[in-house]
Amino acid sequence: MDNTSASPTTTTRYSSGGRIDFSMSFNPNSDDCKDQERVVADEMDFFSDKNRLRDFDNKSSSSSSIHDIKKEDSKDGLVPSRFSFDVNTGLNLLTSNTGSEQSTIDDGISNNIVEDKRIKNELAALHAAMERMTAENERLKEMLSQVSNSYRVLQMQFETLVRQRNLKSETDQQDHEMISEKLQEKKIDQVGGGLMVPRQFMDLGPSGTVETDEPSQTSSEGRSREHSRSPPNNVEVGSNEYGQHSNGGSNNDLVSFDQDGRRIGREDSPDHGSQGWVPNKLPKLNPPKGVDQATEATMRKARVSVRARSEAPMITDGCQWRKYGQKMAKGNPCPRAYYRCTMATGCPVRKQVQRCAEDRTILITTYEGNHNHPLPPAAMAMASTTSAAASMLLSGSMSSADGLMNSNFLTRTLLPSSSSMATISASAPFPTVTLDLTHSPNPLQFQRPPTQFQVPFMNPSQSMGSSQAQPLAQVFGQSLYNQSKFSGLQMSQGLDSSQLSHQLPPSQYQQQQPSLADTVSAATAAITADPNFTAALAAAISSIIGGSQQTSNNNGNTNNNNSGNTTPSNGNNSKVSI
DNA sequence: CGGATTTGACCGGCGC
DNA sequence: GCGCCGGTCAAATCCG
Repeated sequence: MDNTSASPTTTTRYSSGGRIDFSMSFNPNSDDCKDQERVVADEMDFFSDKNRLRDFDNKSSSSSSIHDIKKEDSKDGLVPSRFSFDVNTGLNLLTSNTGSEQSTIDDGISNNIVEDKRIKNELAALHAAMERMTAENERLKEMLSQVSNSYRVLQMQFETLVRQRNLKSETDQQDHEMISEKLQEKKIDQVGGGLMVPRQFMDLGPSGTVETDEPSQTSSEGRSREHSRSPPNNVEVGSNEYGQHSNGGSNNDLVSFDQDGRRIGREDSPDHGSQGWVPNKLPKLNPPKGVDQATEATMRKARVSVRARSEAPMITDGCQWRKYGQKMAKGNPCPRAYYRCTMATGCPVRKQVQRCAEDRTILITTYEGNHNHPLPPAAMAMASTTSAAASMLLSGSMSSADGLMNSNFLTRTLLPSSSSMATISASAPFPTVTLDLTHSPNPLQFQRPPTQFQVPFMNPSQSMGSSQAQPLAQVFGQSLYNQSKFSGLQMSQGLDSSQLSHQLPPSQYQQQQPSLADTVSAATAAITADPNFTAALAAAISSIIGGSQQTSNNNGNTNNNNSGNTTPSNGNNSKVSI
């Protein structure tokens, strides 16, 4: 009805904030999309005819031009016959009053009454049709804006990927050549179709690659239902495709790598050379590489730290991890556990899990490296998030002289709509982005437009400013939550973490979450409202959107696992999915 | 029995 | 050079 109120539809459409691009494409003059054109054209023609008729009526009351008008309409070819008929009747009414040909020829009164009724009916029909079309118009607008958003997200990811590749390509080449033969043979055998280009930054750009692989995974959501393991086993998603590789056979294949390859690997084993994970000491082993080397090392050192409330020993992020060490870290009574990704041979990704010293309900998970293999949908959110954050961090560091993150750059790029949703640690030995999921914003609060990034509460123990990372964290947390039994992550402040005991089946504590759907929809709204939303956020959301698009209402990401009972999360995701 | 985890030992970086 | 510390290894152990 917006359009009806403002007859110059172009104006109305341009005025719809944030959807200018979309609106423009709906210009009736555009002939890009036939469907759109048809719908809009109908609407437009209807009005234009009306206007034209009105104008015409004003100009001359003569009825002689009925046929002329009809001719005009047919000449345009835009007006369906039905409308032209309606137009004609309208003229009849007018002209009858003015003593037109027809009125004089016909009986007059009785005929006019019948005619009136008919006209009324037709007007009502026209109104209905109008409203229908307006509604459809709105719907199409929505769809187009969503597509635009998705496109922007993908574009951002792609650009980041290209940038990274350019930076890395040179330094990688030598190492890559050395090991490429061996590695590729191994991978073909071991990964079984999941072969990825070594060193590929799958999380960002490759997310596309991964997603292309996902349909099969997504479609096989059933696999996720098979496993609903207790939280300590965070790996349920891969249980079918990936799990078989990593849990079963492929780990055997890994033996050569794991058992005898580690030390050797430090020099030139496939995993290090090709996957991008290189111990910090490697630069010493290959001194000649100079600046490029430093750059590469910096990239590898980039870390993304995720803080989340969790009673579980480890958050479930959809990947498969194997613990390879545990240490007591200085200044923290809680031990730090070291995990490496076992979803593919030689995947360089590692993570450290440690409880926060101040608040032991907070689990700090630090990711390092990039996966060299396809990820299951359940793992996409976290992987995309961390990789995007790391990418932004690195791209920032690349452009800065000291190799450290320009926090302004990152903050603005990563989180343009909020001053600081993530924390960048300049003092850390490695460039580190901290995503704080520990604050449990009230989703409703989050949803409120004026203060969409309002911080619900402050945790005094977190002084890093990461407490402001709410919305992003919220989104990330949501992604995580939807994708896995992110058992301990409290999405609602009101929930005691003990209620989210990892002992509960995922379904149960998902059901306990009161308004995850609101949270997701709020996040979506935030993104929609701010077209410049960050790469990281976009990555997480896009994975959700992508999944939902593939699986109609259900988010493919949620296929996750555990949740055999993805019911609640599916509902949530369907909201996001648009 | 095989795979995952635990845990003490080892290694290298770094600061003093 | 020494000690501290973070990170990793790998034998021992646990577990399904």
